[in-house]
Amino acid sequence: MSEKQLGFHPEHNHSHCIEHAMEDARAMCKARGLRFTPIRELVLKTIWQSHKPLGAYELLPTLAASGFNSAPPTVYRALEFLQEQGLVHRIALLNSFIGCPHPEKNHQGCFLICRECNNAVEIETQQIEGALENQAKKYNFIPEQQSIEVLGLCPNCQKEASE
Amino acid sequence: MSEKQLGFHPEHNHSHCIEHAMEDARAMCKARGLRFTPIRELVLKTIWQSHKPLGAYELLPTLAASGFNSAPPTVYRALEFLQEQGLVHRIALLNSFIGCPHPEKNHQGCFLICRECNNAVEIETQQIEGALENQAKKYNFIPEQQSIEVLGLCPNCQKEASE
DNA sequence: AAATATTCGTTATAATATAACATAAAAATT
DNA sequence: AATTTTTATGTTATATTATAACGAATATTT
Repeated sequence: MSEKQLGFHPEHNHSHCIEHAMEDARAMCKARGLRFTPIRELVLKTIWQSHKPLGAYELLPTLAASGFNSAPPTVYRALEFLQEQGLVHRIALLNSFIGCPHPEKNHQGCFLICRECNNAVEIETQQIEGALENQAKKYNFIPEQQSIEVLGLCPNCQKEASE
Repeated sequence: MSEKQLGFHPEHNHSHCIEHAMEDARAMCKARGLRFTPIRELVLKTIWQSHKPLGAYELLPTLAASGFNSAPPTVYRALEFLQEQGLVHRIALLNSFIGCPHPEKNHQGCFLICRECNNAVEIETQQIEGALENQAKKYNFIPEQQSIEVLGLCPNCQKEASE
């Protein structure tokens, strides 16, 4: 992914994101001997329709439209699978889910989320992780799972706010 | 607060924490011309009974026992007030609330939370905030609210796990 | 004391998530 | 290929977390 595509860029060709994500997912599941079932695929694809985190219940209509059972457990099971494989992250602040742009490296995301347009960007965490590890060490704490989420205003919505 | 008391210290004299927190809260409300009503006081005191985050619904029995109305809106209203004043933080990963040990400085917490004993410690964020600000700047993002939570094993539960 | 603003009581319901068990489909074993 | 086992899905019910809406009560201001 080029530097140009990082961040909040409404003009990017989003079909590339979707295709890339689906290809990644297919490859990863195959490599791990896991089943990328139609439901899992559809849920992931639906999540990737945008860079805005989606709630579990927002996914149900899509499942229904494709003739699948559309009760909550169905979508939560798919989400659980996708999370375990690192294909989606859960945004705790919003009770919602977003596709991971680089699922191959095992990690947990760190997000900038716009309160206006809802777009979320997963950012680099090297510095942040480093700082967190320092703190954890100081307290003799063994980190296992982390959630780092920042709400605020993205560049596009800053412009609109000042117009 | 002495260095000794920072972190996961089951042997600390917790009544000091409670007294200190309640005193702080009273003083802050007075200074700001806000009402530290019996319900707000009781909710804060209940939260401070331990260093484990408490869910909203876990607070209801205490309210009931003291003769207050114990419907959800009552406790959520108190929590909203306490959050706005910085007296408690919400832990998004656990849908729960914890007392803030230094409410005077305006900030949002950063927490180490033990998955075994549930104790949570609010840690220093200077380094972490710095790293986050760097990233935000890089993306032209204006941060407004953040949630940094780390789940893992505290020193005490590490010992128990290895016994 | 009256007017105003704030807090609280109360009922109802929205939004998010999981338990439990039956069925079906796929994969592994024989 | 048939059987067993595992994995995934369908289905119903319900748990958990949170808020809307409105009236009554209490505190504060005028």
